[in-house]
Amino acid sequence: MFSIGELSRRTNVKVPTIRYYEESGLLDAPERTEGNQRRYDAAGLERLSFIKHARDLGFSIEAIATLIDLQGHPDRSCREATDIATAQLLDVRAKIKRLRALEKELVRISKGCAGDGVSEDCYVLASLSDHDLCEREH
Amino acid sequence: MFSIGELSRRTNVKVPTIRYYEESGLLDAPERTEGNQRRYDAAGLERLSFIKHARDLGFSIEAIATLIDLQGHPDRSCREATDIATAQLLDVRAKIKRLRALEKELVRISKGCAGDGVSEDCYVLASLSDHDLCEREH
DNA sequence: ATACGATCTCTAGTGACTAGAGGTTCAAGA
DNA sequence: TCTTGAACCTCTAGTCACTAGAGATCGTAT
Repeated sequence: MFSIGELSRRTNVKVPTIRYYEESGLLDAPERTEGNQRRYDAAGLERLSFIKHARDLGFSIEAIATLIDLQGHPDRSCREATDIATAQLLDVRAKIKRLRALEKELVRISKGCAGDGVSEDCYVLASLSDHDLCEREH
Repeated sequence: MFSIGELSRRTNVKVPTIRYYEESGLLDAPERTEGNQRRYDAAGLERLSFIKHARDLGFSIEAIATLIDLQGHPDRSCREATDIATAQLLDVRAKIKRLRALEKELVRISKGCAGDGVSEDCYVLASLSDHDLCEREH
């Protein structure tokens, strides 16, 4: 049995975030000491590691709740889990695509100005003012 | 002179968002009709277009405020503007890098499970439980 | 017994909006 | 001129996933 601070150290999840996960229903309320402090066991650690890993991969709290629910029903189909993972993958790919377009545009804009003139002549500011200066959609 | 709805249509920025920008200090408070409704002119349209374009490129409200301030002082150096653009570019690149790592991991995880078994055997769930199954950092 | 870091709950703040309630104004048609 | 109804107004609260701070209590080492 260990404290919330110890759990925090072992998982690299901040203490208030752990409490937040409990409040959100991702973590079961753990046992308490006589003095009302949380005490966790191996199961709590495992669960939080799962959550942390999923969050690191960008899954939403809601998606994680579904995944945890599925874990609790080992006899149910895992279709839902693979669907969630696939949706997450598509989301990540969409974000990458968009960011790449932004990157190109920002490179172009940044290159246009050495930063040594006055702002009146700044290509960065001009580019932002006038979308027509852009080469592609974003 | 046109209404907030007209401005919204011309810029593709939603009406509440325009009011939000005004409240945040990005947009000057426009003239009002006798009945207290906002009326914009060409300058307001131009300003909002600038903001919209910058937001589309991912600049924060705060960064945009600085850029607008620079626009208002055409004699000042544009170093700050190029710095902001460069920082934004680095930020975008960092996000892309991270997302690419996530993408790889998600592909691997998704591939591992056809989604036709029971959740007890699901590789998606197993992968999330056990970080050691991951091939690289993320 | 005391000190002090860790913990507790609760409220409020973040960024960039979005949604809704409840009321007023504008502009077009009868 | 009157009426209708869409558009507008302000204000509050909600979103997501935390983060920060206040003020009080607990646990443990000395």
